[in-house]
Amino acid sequence: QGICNRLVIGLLKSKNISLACEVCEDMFKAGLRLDVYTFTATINAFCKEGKIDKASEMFVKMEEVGSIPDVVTYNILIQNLCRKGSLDHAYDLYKKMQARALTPNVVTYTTLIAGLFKASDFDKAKSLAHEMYCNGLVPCAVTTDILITGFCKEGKIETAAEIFREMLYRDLMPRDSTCARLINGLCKAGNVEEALGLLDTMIKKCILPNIITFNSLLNVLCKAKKSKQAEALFLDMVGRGFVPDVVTFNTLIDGCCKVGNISKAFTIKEYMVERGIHPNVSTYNSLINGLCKLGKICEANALLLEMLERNLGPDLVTYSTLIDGHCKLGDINEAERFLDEMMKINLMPNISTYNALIDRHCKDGNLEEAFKFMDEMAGKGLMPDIATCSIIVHGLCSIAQMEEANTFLNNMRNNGCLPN
RNA sequence: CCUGCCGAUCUAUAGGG
Repeated sequence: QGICNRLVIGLLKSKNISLACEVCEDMFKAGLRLDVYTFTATINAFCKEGKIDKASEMFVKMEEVGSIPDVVTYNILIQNLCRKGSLDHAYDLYKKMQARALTPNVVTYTTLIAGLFKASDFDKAKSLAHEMYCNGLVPCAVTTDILITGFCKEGKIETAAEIFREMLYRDLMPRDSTCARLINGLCKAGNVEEALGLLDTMIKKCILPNIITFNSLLNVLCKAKKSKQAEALFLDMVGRGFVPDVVTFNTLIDGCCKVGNISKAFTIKEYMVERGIHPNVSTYNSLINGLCKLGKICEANALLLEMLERNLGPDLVTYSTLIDGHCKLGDINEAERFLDEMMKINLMPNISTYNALIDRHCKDGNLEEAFKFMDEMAGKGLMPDIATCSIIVHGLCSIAQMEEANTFLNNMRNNGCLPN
């Protein structure tokens, strides 16, 4: 009996569901009993397969033969309901298990909290977390990861940070990836000071930051044009023994490019190669962008060739960058030549690519050509976005076609593109 | 012995004082 039970679980683990079922049948026939673990594992397998009726059949059978479902069994049923979005039913089960004197554990709460996030019921997720504390349970790394990354994704960075502080206060160890996401959230929200403060806190609490954390911070410092601080952080990070990766260098290079410091960008490019880290497509894209914005087309083209020599295929961003570069320099012909070229190698332009072209035509007062591109986009199923709208409105206004601008705006509004 | 979350960080497009 013991061996058969183990066998069924083994078969389920190797996804051999039908064979596992056969063994179960044979066991029933031979009068052997499945234990709670085996019943539970079988129910889980059926749930994961989407065979809910089979799962409930098993659950009924389990009760019939007097095998008492435990917390894990309920957790599985609750998860299945959460997956289907039936959160009310999941919550009912959570109540029902307690009526049967089964105490929900950390997994029960974590499952429900994850389900609530998926259903966008953030307040209930938070209050359930609180309920969990009140019941004397300590959230684990998974629980806090769900809460913190969930709130970050929603843009509720302050709530996420609050949960994080509470966690540290309770001496719980978050995952380094949880910290990385929170720090990135703070960075993206422009809260650099708090992000840097969090880094200090992590280090003090002996939570090792990872390279992604540093990259996020470097990025926000570069974007804020605080190159001195970025450099200091980079040196600090290297001094602590963290190894910069390709994203680290790309971030620094892009920062230089954005302020027009191309020579420094190239110095960093050489330095990364010396350290054995090879530039990738993003590296080249940043450099090409920097060169284009300075009007250095020949050098940009040279980099494009260098990419090809190194077997780095130019991508959508590379072409969009070049197209925009030529547009900004007023060379619509060259821009359109790149548009043809990208399509020849099966790279499909996206909304950003078209916006650059439409903007050029608008600034040339050539609204007719601009609208032609709008049609071309539509033919490809690309919807104009908020940028497209402001480009066109700006274009129409600058040639004093106020009525047309108004009409256009209304049309866009009716198509679901709200002006900002 | 059966159950829960996660691959997050870098590159291209518009508008105002």
